[in-house]
Amino acid sequence: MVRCSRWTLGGGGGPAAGVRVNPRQTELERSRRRGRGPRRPPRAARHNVLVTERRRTRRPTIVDIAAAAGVSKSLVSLALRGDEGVSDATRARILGVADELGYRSNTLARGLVQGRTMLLGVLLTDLANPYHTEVVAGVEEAADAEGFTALLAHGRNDRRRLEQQLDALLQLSVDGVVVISSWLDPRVLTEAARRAPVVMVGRPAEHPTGVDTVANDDAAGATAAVEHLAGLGHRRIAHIAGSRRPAARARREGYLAAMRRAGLAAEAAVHTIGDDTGRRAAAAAELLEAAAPTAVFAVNDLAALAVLDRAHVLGVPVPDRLSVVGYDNTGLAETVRPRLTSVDQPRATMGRLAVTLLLERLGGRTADRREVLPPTLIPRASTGVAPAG
Amino acid sequence: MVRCSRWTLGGGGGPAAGVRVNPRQTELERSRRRGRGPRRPPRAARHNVLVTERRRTRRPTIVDIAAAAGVSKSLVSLALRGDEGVSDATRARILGVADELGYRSNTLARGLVQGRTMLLGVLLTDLANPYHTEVVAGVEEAADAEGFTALLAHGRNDRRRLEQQLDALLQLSVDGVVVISSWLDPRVLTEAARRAPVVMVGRPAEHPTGVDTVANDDAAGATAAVEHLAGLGHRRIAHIAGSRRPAARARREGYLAAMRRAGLAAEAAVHTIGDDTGRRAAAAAELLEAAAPTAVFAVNDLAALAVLDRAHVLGVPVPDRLSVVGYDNTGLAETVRPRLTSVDQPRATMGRLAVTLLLERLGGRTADRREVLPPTLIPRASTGVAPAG
DNA sequence: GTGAAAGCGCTAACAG
DNA sequence: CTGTTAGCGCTTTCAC
Repeated sequence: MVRCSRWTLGGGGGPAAGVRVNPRQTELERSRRRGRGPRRPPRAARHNVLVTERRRTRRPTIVDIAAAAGVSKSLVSLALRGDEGVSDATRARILGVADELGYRSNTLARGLVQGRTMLLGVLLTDLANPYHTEVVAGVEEAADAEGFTALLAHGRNDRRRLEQQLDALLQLSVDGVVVISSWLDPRVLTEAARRAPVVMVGRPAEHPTGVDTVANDDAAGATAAVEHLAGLGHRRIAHIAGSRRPAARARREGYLAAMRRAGLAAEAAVHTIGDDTGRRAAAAAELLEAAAPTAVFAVNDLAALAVLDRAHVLGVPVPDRLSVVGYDNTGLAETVRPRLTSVDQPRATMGRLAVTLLLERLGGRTADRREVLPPTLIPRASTGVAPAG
Repeated sequence: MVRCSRWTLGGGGGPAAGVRVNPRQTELERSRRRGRGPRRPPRAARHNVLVTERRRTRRPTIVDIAAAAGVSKSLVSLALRGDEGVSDATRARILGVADELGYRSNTLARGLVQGRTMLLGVLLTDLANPYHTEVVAGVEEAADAEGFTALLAHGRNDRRRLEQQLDALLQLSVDGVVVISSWLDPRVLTEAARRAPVVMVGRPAEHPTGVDTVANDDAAGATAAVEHLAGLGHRRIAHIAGSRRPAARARREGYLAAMRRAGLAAEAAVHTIGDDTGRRAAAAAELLEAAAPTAVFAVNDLAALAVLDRAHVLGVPVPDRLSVVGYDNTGLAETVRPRLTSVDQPRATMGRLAVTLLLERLGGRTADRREVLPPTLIPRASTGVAPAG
């Protein structure tokens, strides 16, 4: 879309309230439109002018190809999409001209008429979170394989923005949306699902109807962590819990249940932690000093890192006197010293599965599906046998 | 786009070669279209049917609103966009109906007719690279402020995919593209810039004509690192260089020049490093063992991390016997122990500047601009005074 | 085999 | 102040 010859900045008036419309649709905006109206000169004339232009050329359309190849635009369309009923000679000519003119189809026009865009929207809370980006990798892989293009929209840790971006994707007529976030209100998701299939990757507080979900089994992950540590002889296994978000909650419950099953209910100790670095460090310090555990199961790798860091400061050797298990198995786990034992979620698989579910919806499925995938504990250097004491 | 009632998976025949077309446009595909043709029933009839549908409703259009409000669709359009010349009563009624029906404008249709989409494409090489994502944050912030929506496309460290995604964005008629990558061929960028304004963030090997660029001053950053270390009394300052990519090259040259200027030309030692973790570790080991430097300036934080890690293994205390400086000031720098001294690029500013340049292009500027922003060294715990020996 | 025509949902000139 | 109309670029019957 490059036909505007001028474009001014600034401005931005208030559109009608209540209904979402393009926020910059002001008078200023409208006045800067390319100058065409119903009474414009016939295409041939326009074309001649534009052909002379140098940079920022008007994109050639099938009409241009048709003219150059001396056929109708319908035939161009048919030839371009490989329809059988076009003679080889004509097809070759059309394709040649198209290539020469550097023709690219217009997704807007095609989408408008076809009623589908072959676009998949991926909405994510936090680009900086490697967990999210690895799910994205799975989504992209599967989307590619199915001929879809994945377009990412970023919520920047802001629920409102997340909703806006979701809306933008839907207005763009994407054929489906993968939401990698558990921040959105279930009702918002349900509403979105009435416009296009929506799959949520993550653990929702409350299952949104009409929306499929893909999650990992947090309780199983917590159990694996506790059993790993108990198997190494640890008894005072503390837990650093996250906020009240569903996944964190499930890990906490899983931890408590596993401790009970291991006969260690009396040793269970939970310390809650904030989302920011400072609170994380404080919680780590508190936990190490107060509970004096020999092992810690942290709600995620960042929390585990805070523990490692604190242990480093306090001169507590890991894993000799303290074992630490994280969750998510992010790249961090393989970067820090000592390498962090962590519970791995099959992120790429989750991403791929999300696309599969989307395609099933497009295929007509109406029943909701909630997939739960098993996590795997990856043992590394941060866990060892419990100290003799 | 949810009007297809059925959607089958699999398939994927070969489209006409040479011209990029929707890769899944096969017979199978076409047969699954919603059943409408030129001879379909008038809208009113259709509407009645669809209103009865429960889930996955047809998106209401301005025609639906017009019908419900008893006005023409143009009036709806005007009212929705806050045009002056609509009576308050009518406007209120239209807005009310729109709200009730859950109307959202169709970006495809609007973009097609307006010749612009208010969409900005952001193309990036690597989602997992925090440097990239922080530039994205700047882009998004500025895009937001100007009323644009930023849509991300991910090249996944693959030049071909990067080109495909760029193409997809252009076919979508985005109003501009920010390319956060130095992987693309200059000719590809120049070609893209003929369709929509393109700004590249990063240091290109060769400046693509018609494309604006935003980069940091790598030589200045390298100089800052060397001067910081020399100021701490270091003389044997080695450099871990990256691949032959332009930014890495500029840092290397900057390092050599700065060493010369500091009278340390004889002490300069460059070790080249690969992009993968293994090669990185090997280079770090080689460097520490062979050159026995008291300080290392690494091409980026990941390389610096490899050095820290190696030093840890070899029992070399940092910063007591070895100082380490990274580049990029990623989150890692604040996570590792000891905290890493690093050269910071003003990433958010670069992202915002990229959007500004884009808007200038849309405003009619035709001359290329190459912006170079100064980096800043952030001293942390990984650098200290040179050991006495 | 090929062309003509209708229309996706929307905007914007112009006529009333 | 409101309705009519033409058309963005493309796909898809249907008729020749």
